[in-house]
Amino acid sequence: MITIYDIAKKTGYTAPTVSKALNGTGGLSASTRKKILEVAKEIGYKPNMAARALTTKKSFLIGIIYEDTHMKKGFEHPLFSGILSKFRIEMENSGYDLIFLSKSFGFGKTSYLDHCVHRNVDGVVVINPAETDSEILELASSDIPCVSTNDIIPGIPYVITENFDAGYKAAEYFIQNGHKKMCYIAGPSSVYTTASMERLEGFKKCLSENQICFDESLIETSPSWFRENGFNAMEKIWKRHNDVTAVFAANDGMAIGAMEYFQSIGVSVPDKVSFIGFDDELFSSYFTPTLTTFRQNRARIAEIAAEILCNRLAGLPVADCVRVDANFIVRDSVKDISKISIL
Amino acid sequence: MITIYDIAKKTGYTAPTVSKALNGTGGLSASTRKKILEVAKEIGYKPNMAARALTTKKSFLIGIIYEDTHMKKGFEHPLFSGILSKFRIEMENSGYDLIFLSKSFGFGKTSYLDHCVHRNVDGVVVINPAETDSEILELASSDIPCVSTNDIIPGIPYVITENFDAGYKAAEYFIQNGHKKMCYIAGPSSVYTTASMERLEGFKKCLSENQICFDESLIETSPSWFRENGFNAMEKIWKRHNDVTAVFAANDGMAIGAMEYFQSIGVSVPDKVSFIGFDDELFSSYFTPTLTTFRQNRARIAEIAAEILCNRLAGLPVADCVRVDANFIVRDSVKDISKISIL
DNA sequence: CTGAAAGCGCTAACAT
DNA sequence: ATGTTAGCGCTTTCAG
Repeated sequence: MITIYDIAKKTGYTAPTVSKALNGTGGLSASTRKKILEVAKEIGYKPNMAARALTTKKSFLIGIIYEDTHMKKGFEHPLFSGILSKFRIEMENSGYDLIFLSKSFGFGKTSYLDHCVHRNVDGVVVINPAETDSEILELASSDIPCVSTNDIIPGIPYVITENFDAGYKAAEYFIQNGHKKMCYIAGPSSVYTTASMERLEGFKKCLSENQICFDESLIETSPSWFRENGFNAMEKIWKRHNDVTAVFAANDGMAIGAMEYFQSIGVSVPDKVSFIGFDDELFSSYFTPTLTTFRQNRARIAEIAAEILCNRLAGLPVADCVRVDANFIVRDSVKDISKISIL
Repeated sequence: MITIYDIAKKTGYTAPTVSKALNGTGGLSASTRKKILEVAKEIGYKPNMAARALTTKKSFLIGIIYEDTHMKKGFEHPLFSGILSKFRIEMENSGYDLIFLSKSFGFGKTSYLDHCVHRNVDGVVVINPAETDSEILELASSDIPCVSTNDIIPGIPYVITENFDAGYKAAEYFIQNGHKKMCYIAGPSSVYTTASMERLEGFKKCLSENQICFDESLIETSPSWFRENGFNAMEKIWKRHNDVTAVFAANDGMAIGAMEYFQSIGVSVPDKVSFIGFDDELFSSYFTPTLTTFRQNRARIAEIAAEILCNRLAGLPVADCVRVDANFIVRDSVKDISKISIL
């Protein structure tokens, strides 16, 4: 292992001087600095982060909270995985490395905060936490800088899709296509995860602005986000209202499950019933009909989250809430029935 | 921050004694050990990994090589993401944390090996490397223990799907269903990634054992693994042989692209042409027809890879090659034409 | 502008 | 069975 002492010996300077040259701190003459840097490169010096972390109390490590208790998709979830990919790139560019945080790392019961202390983590990003997680509150109230990309957790700044506007847009698009009776398949909401409800609020807002009736019986809330939940929810709604012509689902998986319900009872999609989903899953463009949906701006969310975290790490002030617009992806699952109804 | 000195002071022992008690090393009396552990727990002591790593030269950090240059799916790839999920769990249970390795971390040009040195990484898992990567060879020839889960890299033990058998099985299944003229859509192979070729070898073996003709004109090798590559490859093969009744594709994306080619020219799938893919992508069960495919045993691969790495870390001997069977998933894309042809 | 001294938290080797 | 001493590689005062 090559240390700063090797450089010191070779250049004739001492370790502190080498350290200053390497870090650009302290007033060194340009020539010594240059010489030290050259030798460092020449003998292939690499700083030892453990030693550096020990003295500076800074590890350049960012903890990631990525559990998979509710979606059951591991890293295959399009939103979370997309955020993780881009967040990693952004933080690496700023000199940080990512490490997964766990509630039971090593041996015995621990907590996220324990893990952070253990590893001297500088900051934390909450991407995909477990449903209800008191451990995160403990983290949030610590002095470790955090940022969240999907959940609204007290004390943690967040960057989340503008769900209300997306919901509004969905209703607007249905209306533009002549639909008058619409329903909503909601996903589970929790204290911190309000996306499904936010989408519904926007959806309702647009309907009411257009004097379209909507009430609780046109909403079905699923206990999970899966395909079969969509199927079941659709069946319940259809039994209450078999004149619905448009369905907005809180995610693509449920949208497709709901379409399959209609296929199972011989009702044609999108001829009889139109659909809009959410998330732009890979499979949404493989299903028949291809699904009109919203694509959350994963890269942008990750960029902003990284920026917020870096700013907090630098002691700069940060916004405690940023919303990012989703992209509306038009495919084949919504039928224009305006001409038909005019006839 | 709470250190072993705080425990020492509170218990009346010295730091090394505390250290021994905490680590279970050295012969301490049961009573002192117990007392120290109690106090440690009471005042909420957490070991500082940076300090420990500095003295022991062991970081309990595992580097992950996960790039995304050829698949372009980030963490959404079903095989790689599944392996990563399970590998993470396994290593955390053994007290290790994962860290992503990068070729250009921090500032300036670096390498995987640099990154490993920088972070004192104890071992490395190669899950999804860039196509041709001399940096990995550098790593492989270092003394850092590595394991690979998809690529065959000189000097690195690997755990990979038994592709030959899967290819054999695909052919066998087609034959059982009465097919006599089959083709193969290959993915790109590289020096280290031979999966596509291995599947082909097994496929050919079975065909020849059954006296079924097969030659190069029934193979089309795509430059990438995408949907459109499957479409294009299928078109080429079909123009050479429009009597093919069964297609084996090296991955699901290409299989579906190929099915779309037939849909585009009005040839019915699977009535006229049957399909088998590879990987069991999420979308494969959403497409019409649902795709018969192979599901690689992600969890098992990850478990074995973790075990190999842990054994190497412990200085134990390890196998340098393990193959894991894929699961054959029967869905609707293969039609039984044996009765038809008998008539 | 550069060096000397000290210390971060922990453990290894040796003594007692 | 426990303590003493020393040092991992680096940075931070503080002198000169």
